Amino acid sequence: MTEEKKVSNFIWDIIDEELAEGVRSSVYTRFPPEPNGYLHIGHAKAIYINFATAERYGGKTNLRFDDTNPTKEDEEYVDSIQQDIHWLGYEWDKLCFGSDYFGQTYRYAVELIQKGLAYVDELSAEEIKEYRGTLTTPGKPSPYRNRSIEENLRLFREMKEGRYQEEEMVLRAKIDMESPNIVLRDPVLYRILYASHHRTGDEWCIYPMYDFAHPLQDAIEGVTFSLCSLEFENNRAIYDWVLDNLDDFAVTRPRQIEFARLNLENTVMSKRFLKNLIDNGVVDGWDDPRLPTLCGLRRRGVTPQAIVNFCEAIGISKANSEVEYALFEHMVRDDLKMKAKRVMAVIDPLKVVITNYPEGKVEYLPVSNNQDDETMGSRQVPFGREIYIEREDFMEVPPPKYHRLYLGNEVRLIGAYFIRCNEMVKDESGRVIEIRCTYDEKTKAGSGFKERKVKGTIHWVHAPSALSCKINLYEPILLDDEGDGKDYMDRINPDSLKIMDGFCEESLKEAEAGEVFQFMRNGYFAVDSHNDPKENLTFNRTVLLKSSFKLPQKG
RNA sequence: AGGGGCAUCGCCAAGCGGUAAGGUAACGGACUCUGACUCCGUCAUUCGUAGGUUCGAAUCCUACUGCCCCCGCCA
Repeated sequence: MTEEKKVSNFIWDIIDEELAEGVRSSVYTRFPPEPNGYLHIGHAKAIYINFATAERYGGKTNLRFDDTNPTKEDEEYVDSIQQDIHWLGYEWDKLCFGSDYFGQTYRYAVELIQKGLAYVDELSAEEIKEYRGTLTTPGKPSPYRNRSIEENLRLFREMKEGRYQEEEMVLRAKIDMESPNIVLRDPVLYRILYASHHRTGDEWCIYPMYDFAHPLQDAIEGVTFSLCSLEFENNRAIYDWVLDNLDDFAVTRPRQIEFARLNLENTVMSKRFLKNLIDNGVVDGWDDPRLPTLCGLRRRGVTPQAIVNFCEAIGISKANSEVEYALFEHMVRDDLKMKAKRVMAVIDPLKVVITNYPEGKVEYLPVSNNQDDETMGSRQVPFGREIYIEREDFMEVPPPKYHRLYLGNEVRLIGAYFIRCNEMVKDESGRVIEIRCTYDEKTKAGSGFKERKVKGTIHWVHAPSALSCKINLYEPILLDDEGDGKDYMDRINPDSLKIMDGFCEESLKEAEAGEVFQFMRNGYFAVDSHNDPKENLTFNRTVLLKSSFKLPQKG
């Protein structure tokens, strides 16, 4: 038995330690999205970390919607978020809502007041800001800070009863107005909001702030490790303060651990930016294949396994970093390699007439669906006198080491014959519109022909039977940030989508929406789910195949 | 009157006082009915910098430097 060295990370090290020392005996995590947008690949990392951590220790993970701000959240997203998590292949233990705990949260606030640890403040928002001080100067106490417990209790109850207007007063924790950590300068615990909540309706007019609600949600659910991103490091102090001061959680409480969120090259995940792209019609919705949203990636043909593998590969650490897009692409290809059927399609067609092939004759040639996995079977592909090849597979003036077609050169057609190029036909403008070749019957695929070799092998489709299709070629939605500080909207790539009219082999008439194919020698392409493939066959390029072939640089 | 974090190969990232894993990228080469895949090889005498402790330091100490986060009644 080979000892596989389990690569760890700082979070699992901490857990190993706590488990070893008996600080706790089990692991429970949670993924707590705010239902205010669609999930993207950055969320996928958080989802992975939470679920993978629980899995590693035989624990469980809750899905909890952090819906404590009715002015920002929407029911619409609750369903899509669940769908996307399922799509990634994860199953949560309990489905929870922060709003389920509004009652308990309220009672815990009362407990803090009773302990003299919270007070109702009537300072205005501006005044609170003023009193808070700055990064380098201490704050000062609110004049309302030392009200009696009874008065605080009464006022807080009246807040809940709707006796006051929004912004008239808030409940604040009484901690330390001089703390070097600004989060601890009497943070607001509850604010008044006359907004209808998607689950609790108008039952409440006061809503807890994240800093108060989150530790309670975790603790109530029995979460042991509250894994979140780096920007919450300062908030850990209030997270601990809340739980330390409540009797119910005096003994054991969850531990918050922060990790660096994902940054991907040429990708922006901010909701504001994504929404901007959609609102301005730059893309056609949350599931546009150019977006890093999970629904966008899905429509592009990216598999959930590729995303999970990617999350695993990038690791977990506290260092702010940006991952190259190439790593993501590698994971996509790697997962599709053995899963996708390999077929032939021509994206930028050039007509080829095989002059010595009988007119009208059609033969069906067997082609393997995936030569790395013969269990995927084969199909019969029609071949005849007129075919299309990729325009870039012919050159009038071939550069050095060009193995494809040019006058006098011979190549192999995948699954068919060798053909030799004899002449080309141009239109008035001098553009090559057709080439004429001859084939050698002896070289038929599977015949074992070995008399001579050919350096190039190209793909093709039989012209009369080929299916017309639209092929969407995608480039990054953002241009490189030359220099820096450029606004995202100024970096939008005007050529992020190129629509091609191509041809694919007729076997693709059976293709189903969402299905992903390898177009041999080109890349992976997914049947677009917004169009009925029977009526408007459209492919979205998932990712290019790698290629070591480079046309010599000119100039 | 500031506090909290982070710095290891182009990009991620292990490493936890015993002499720099792995992935990706790149570059060679083999193979090939995909210039793909696969396979083989190359790729940090060095861990932000400068000192110190030690037989021995990426790991410990000190001082610098750089970057990120925090002054919402957002999360």
